[in-house]
Amino acid sequence: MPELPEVETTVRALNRAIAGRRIRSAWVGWRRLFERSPERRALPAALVGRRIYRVDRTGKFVCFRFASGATLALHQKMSGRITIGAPDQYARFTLTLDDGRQVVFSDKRKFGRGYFYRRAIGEPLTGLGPDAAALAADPAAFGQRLAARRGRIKSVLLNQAVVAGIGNIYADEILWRAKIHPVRLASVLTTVDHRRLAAATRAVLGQAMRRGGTSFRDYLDPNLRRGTYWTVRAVYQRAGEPCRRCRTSIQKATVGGRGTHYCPTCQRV
DNA sequence: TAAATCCTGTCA
DNA sequence: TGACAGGATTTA
Repeated sequence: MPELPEVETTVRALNRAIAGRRIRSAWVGWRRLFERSPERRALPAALVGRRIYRVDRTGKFVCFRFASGATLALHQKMSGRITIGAPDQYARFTLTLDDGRQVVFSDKRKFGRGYFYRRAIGEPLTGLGPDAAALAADPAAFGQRLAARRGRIKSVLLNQAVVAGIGNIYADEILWRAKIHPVRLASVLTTVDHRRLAAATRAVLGQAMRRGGTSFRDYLDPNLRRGTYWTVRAVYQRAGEPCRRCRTSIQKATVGGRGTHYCPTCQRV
């Protein structure tokens, strides 16, 4: 569900709300949440008593940082939600803090996963490429990473090992803004395309972060607030509606197994 | 590189 | 009832 702007919104709010708090107790309501985690047999007890000194983000992972390099990383996948307040019917994991508040990981579809690292970070976090927001500041470096990949540009943008943070909504939005067709091969993009793609990535992710992300289904921030990028989106879930540049009807197709929205006039293969 | 898989809910 | 959903890995 959440992509970079939603996860960034989430960690900023969490950090403001709970940095410095100590974990009084922890509850795992669905064992498979941590099935691929190091130290899974020690959980959730290994979390109790630790002080959260910071909450930040690696790609789409929400990371709670503790002393001595310990980290709890949560990935919300499609329907995960991290809130501060009372558990709902989809609560899979909770942290009760020393001030009595609860951090609740809810996940309707049970795709979400958690990882606890006692010291150094390992997989899957170490397999991520550079963060999209940072990489887009350097169009040449961005272009170089994309050019090294076979496959369609949309699929390459979604590959977290290439660049971390972009998901299905923002891939479509970025490609529309850059005027690049989603099925174009990443390897044939020109220097001009790379510049456009980098600029589009900065613009789209920046605007989405300022708007607190996109809420069209499940996403809410930790304080249960919705993101408003939805109202300014150009293509995602706008099939049949007019392109904001040329009024051509937005098309929907499947690319790499994902619903893909684009303008057939503005975006050429 | 496509399809199946992990899950559950919602909407047409 | 079937299609589809802000993800990502595994299998063919």
